[in-house]
Amino acid sequence: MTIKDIARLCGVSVSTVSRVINDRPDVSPAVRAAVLETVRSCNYIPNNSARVLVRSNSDAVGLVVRGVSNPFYSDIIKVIGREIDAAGYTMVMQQINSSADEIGTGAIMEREKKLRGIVFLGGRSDYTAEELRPITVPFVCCSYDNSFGVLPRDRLSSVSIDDGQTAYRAVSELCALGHRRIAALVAGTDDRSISELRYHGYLRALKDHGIEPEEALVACAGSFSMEDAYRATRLLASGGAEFTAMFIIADAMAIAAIKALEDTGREVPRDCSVIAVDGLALSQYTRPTLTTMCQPSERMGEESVRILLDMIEGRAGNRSLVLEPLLRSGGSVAPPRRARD
Amino acid sequence: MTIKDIARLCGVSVSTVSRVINDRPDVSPAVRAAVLETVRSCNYIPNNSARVLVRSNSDAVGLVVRGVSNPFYSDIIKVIGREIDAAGYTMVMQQINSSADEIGTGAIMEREKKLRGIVFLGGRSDYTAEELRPITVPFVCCSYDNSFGVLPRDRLSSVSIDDGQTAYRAVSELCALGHRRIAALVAGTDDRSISELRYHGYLRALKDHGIEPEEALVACAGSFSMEDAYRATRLLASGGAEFTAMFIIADAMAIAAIKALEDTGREVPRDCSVIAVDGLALSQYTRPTLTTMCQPSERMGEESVRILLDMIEGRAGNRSLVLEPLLRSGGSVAPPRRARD
DNA sequence: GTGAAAGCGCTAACAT
DNA sequence: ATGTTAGCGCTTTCAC
Repeated sequence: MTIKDIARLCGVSVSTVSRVINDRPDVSPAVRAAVLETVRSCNYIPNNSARVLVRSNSDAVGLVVRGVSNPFYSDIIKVIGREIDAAGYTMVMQQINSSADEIGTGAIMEREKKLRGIVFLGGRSDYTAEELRPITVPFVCCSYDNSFGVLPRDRLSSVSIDDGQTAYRAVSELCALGHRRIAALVAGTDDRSISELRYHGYLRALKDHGIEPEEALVACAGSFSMEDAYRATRLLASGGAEFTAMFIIADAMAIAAIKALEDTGREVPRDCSVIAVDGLALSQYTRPTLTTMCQPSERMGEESVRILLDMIEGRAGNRSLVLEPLLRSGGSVAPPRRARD
Repeated sequence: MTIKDIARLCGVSVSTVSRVINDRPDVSPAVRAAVLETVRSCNYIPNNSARVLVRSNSDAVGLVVRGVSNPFYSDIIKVIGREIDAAGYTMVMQQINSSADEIGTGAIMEREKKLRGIVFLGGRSDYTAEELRPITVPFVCCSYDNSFGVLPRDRLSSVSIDDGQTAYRAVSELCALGHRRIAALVAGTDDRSISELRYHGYLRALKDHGIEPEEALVACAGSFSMEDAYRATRLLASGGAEFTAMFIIADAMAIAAIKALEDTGREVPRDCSVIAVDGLALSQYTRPTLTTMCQPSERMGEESVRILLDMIEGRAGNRSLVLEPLLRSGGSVAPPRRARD
């Protein structure tokens, strides 16, 4: 069923049908009604490939989400969708897993959907100019920046928190309460991801508080999954190392870690305080509720879209924004029971 | 940058470039290398609209996910993707929110991507034959069926659990422990969704155990969100109605409900047992861990793809499969403290 | 092994 | 207000 069939069935030309489909004004009411009726009764749906192929401009903005099941992204996706819509554009979303190549995906979408711009939600932090070449439309990195890359500032837009500084603040909270033996649960310490960034913030905070980091207190889960977080924490807890608090790089991992701590006989926060980074809605419903550094997801989404549209519409060039996270106090942090050293 | 540009740059014809791009054998190595080099250096990416437009057949299978942030779907999506891949097809996923029209989305994708078949993950349970007409390729409903519809059995394929029966079993567990005053937390009691189905299972179980259902013990959240679940449970808990256990239609809602119970002074399971349906991985990490009826997500994904491919490849017609859920005992259920009536 | 040319289904001038 | 027609970028016969 093509536009030609509809035209023939109605006894009009293809352009008339095209006009009706696209809601153009210059068609007589009678013809319009007849065409619409035929379209409905035939369940005709225009071939999008053909439309996109022939149309030169579009109103599509791409959203490439890397890390399919990252709960932190759910909220931001809603915000981004809402803002793109509000600005009169159409959002086209593509989800890929964490091992996939977001730049390649973006480049393909750019051509396929004739994108005007792209929001990357989650991605690598070490882009090179060469890698970025396939992307020829404006884009913005949301929730991460190019910390490990060597790009000049004006080659990339981003909206993120300062991951190192955020971890620093979280760990400092623990120090302020008197904790000295603070363990860390990370995905990796040198994976060029936010895990590495937050881990370095942890190290820096320890040093600034006169605490010598100990390798035995750092648990590497190997991924951001709850399963791995649980396993790594059990290993740490049963390893004989003493600690009164844990800094954990992500909320979801912290929830699993708390379970591991309790399964090995430690009550949170009585025997071990836990502080994390992310600020999932979920973390307000767990027991204990999680004390965590909240990424301002609402603003993050809004600003990402604002920066992108400013570029698309020629109002401004690349811009990088660093947002302030907010400490959300829950029930997972308390002073240490007694000074241990 | 089009195929023409590449052809011109290489001094060959477009058909030769096309052959190289599509990995056809009949091109001399020298020409092939030259074209490939030009393609790379130009960051050329073929226009997919044009390709799809001209190609008649495809190997694409669509996955329409309704309910963007439903954590229960994450696992199934992985399984479905894996199985479709393994069978030599390509998965094209589209996520839509719970208020969107999955049939329309599927119909558009079918034409746009030249789909061979569609998996619907989550959707309405009251399709009519008329509504289904726009879909002309085989499809399968995963995790839900057409309970409220009036379609002949051979018009629709599905893989799901028996939601009513599953709720019945969950509630019966509570009864077996001696609970008589069992509250329910649902999204709605007549929303034509699994909420309604599970609610009816709850009612039936009560009756079969000689318990008179009480309206005052049914909390309607109005949605499947944690926020609404928390609010509705608080309302219920502070309403004066007495109950020693709760049946909750979804894991995520149960996690929020447990928080509400504890915030109103009831400890779970000492003062109130909680049993749910879904079996999220997350529920094994909360405290208490959730006692829940697990949907067999792995098999659900596998069987959905198997049934779909059987239809696509003409081996079989429509088929409906009802899978057995498995009770996962956690720490949220205990006998009532004392008989109350 | 390579090229020329006919469409795929649609939109958007341009005519009428 | 409606019809005619030239492509959009690509694949695929069909020649050579």
